[in-house]
Amino acid sequence: MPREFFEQDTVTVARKLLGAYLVHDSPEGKTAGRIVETEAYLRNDPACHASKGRTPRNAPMFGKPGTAYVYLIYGMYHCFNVVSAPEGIGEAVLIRALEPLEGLDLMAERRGCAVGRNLCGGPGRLAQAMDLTPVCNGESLRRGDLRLYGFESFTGREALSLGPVVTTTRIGITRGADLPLRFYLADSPFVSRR
DNA sequence: AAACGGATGGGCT
DNA sequence: GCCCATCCGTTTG
Repeated sequence: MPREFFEQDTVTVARKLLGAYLVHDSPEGKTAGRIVETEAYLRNDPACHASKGRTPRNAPMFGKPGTAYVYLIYGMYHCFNVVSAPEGIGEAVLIRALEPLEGLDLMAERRGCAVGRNLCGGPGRLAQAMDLTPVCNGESLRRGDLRLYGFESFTGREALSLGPVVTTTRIGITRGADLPLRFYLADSPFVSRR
């Protein structure tokens, strides 16, 4: 996806990432999935890691749009975000669920579970299945072995309708909990929670 | 089918 | 020292 895509306002990027493809070519093998659920984190949003200014942890959020921001959550899982909006703003989109498409056996092996619905349904799960670790933190998603593609470049076919998009409140937060900043494809069975 | 608590470690007050 | 943008196994209705 072009740099201008990620440079749009964060809510637009969060909505337009629905139906996009995330591909990781790792030494163990290739895994890929289609994004079906996202959340926007905005500056002036108390749930956003960057809302109180720049720190060593959130520094990638202030970098170029289209870079990865990966952080440790609850001491045991990682969450994967796409930096959005113009450089220096400090906003990002959390990827919350994928429809697994390629490398399902490798995903299941990394997850320690069977191939099924909980491979990539939830931010910690998809980070584990796709091997999205702090190694990716600060890396460009337009170069290298971890990339994002639109429908047309991934499939080589003309875009189809994704069906209705549901807008709801975000999951697992206390501050800013009433803001309508979570988006998912209503027709996808791979969404983490309805 | 939903509700609960434990695991686990870095960041920030 | 407390707070998490979570997941999983176990218990309860």
